[in-house]
This record gives sequence, structure tokens and C-alpha cells, in this order.
Amino acid sequence: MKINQLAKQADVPAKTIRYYEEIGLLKPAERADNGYRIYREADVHTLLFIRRCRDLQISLEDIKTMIAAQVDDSAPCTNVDNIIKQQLERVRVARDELNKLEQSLTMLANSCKRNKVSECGILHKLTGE
Amino acid sequence: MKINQLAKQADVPAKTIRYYEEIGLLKPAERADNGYRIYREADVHTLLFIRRCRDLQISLEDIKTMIAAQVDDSAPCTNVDNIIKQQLERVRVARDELNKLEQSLTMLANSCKRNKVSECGILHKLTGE
DNA sequence: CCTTGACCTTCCAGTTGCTGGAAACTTTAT
DNA sequence: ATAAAGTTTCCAGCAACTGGAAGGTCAAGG
Repeated sequence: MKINQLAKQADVPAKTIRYYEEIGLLKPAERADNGYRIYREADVHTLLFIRRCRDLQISLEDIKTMIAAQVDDSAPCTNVDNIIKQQLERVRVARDELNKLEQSLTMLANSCKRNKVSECGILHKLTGE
Repeated sequence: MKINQLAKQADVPAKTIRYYEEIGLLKPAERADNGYRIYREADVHTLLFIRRCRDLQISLEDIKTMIAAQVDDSAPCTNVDNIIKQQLERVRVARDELNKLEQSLTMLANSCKRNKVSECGILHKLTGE
């Protein structure tokens, strides 16, 4: 199949597929005589795997590691496990951070009482109380 | 004062200060005879304002808008108010997204029972159950 | 047969918010 | 006098794409 079909099946833009190949996340696609890239079913699966990982905000570097890990069936999956755990930790930290942000922003948003810059509570707070 | 002193007082790297000037967030600094940038107290305040906004993950574009808004004291602060509200909304959406991510990742992390790639629950789930 | 439009290719540039480093200058300290 | 630290500019790179230009290819319709 050609790149746009793969793109549709995996729900990943064709442009992104080429990019993944360029950075070595996907191995170089076979080419037809006219130079077009040709893909198979297996590529749909690989790409879906990548997409699911990206949905979890796992970095392309980590995804690369996980794909490499899948090559050797009997190897321990410590790497994969660690990547998920680290990602989970990052997500928790980021979420906690955003919770604090939400608090600060809510307070700020509530401090705009009068409608003039010179009396704007938001600006007063941001300029140092 | 020179750039590194400003950097220390506002807790913003000198490099970043030059960058802010370059993109027009800070107006071009005065220069001494030797070409060094010179700053005053007011610049500390401006930079602190920027830093507080950045801590709230407000974009440089939005910060630019807010700084512009401060010029005219009698103007309405609708812009400022909107920026904070939109930022709050973005933060909430991002946080909710991260909460979902955390759930998915927690489930994933718990599904690595055996220690071989071929039996790794994580990989099985990520490759499509 | 020709053209139109949809695909495909490569390459270059831009996004956001910096950060690192090189090369050249000045200033400060010893 | 010399070395270290601070400053300048400019160029490059990070992540993960995305947009667009310029050009080749292919199938359908007139």
C-alpha cells in the first residue's frame, strides 16, 4: 500500500510517517519503481504502536527503545517497564504542576474587579503586589 | 547595571534576557561606550513580571500583549483578563488530559507481570491487545 | 493525445522558548 | 603582563512535527 493509505489506517499524517523514517523510528520503506514508498500490514501495526505511545506522550526516543526491545523476544522487558514507569512519574509531576497553576490562575482571574488597567488586580499581582 | 546583575536580580539567565530583547519583548537596552547593555531598576520589575507570567506558562506573545496593555493606564484591561482566563482554560484542559494519561499509564505499568518481552503485558497492550 | 487533478517525491523553513558554543572584545584581578 | 571573567554577535540545535515549493507520476475524462 502507498503512504496515504497507511496514513489513513494508522491515523498518522503521511508527512509524519516520512519524518519517522527520516529520524530512524521506522526503517526505510521499500520503494516501487517510481520511487513511491510501499508498506504492508506489519507497518500498520508498528505505526499504531507508535501512535498509542505518542497518545501517552512517550517521547520518540523512548518509543525507539521500546521498538528495539521487541526485536528480541526472550530479552527481559525491564527497559519497557522503566520507560512506562518514568513516563508515569513525569505525567504525575506535570499534572501536579498544572494543578498548582490552576489555583494561581483562578485566584488571578478573580482579582480583576474594576475594568481599568490602572486598577487591574491581575496586573497588580503580576507586577509584584 | 550590567546584564548579569539584572539576570541575578530577576532570576532569568542573561542569555534569555538577550533573547527577549531580540524578539521585542523587552525594548532595546541602552548601551555603554563599550557596547555593554545597561539596565535600571525598572527593568528588574519588567523582567520579574515576565518571569511570573512564564511561571504560569503564559506564552511570550501573550506577555507581550499584557506589557503593551500596561502602557495606557486608563484603557480597559479586557485583554489581560481574557489572557488569564484563556490560560486558565488551557491549563485545565491540559490537566484533565494528564489525569487521563495517568490512568492509562498506571494500568499499563501494572500489566508487566512476567519479565520477558514476549510475555510483557505492556507491550501486548500497546501493540493492540 | 492532452489536460486536469490527485498523489507522490525531496528539500527548506518555521513553530516555541530557549540553550550551547564559537570567536572576538573589554574589564578586572593578581 | 597575563589570566580569568564578563560581554558582544552570530549560528546551531532541541522536540516533534507542519507548511509549502518545485517537480515527477498516474488515472480519468474530453
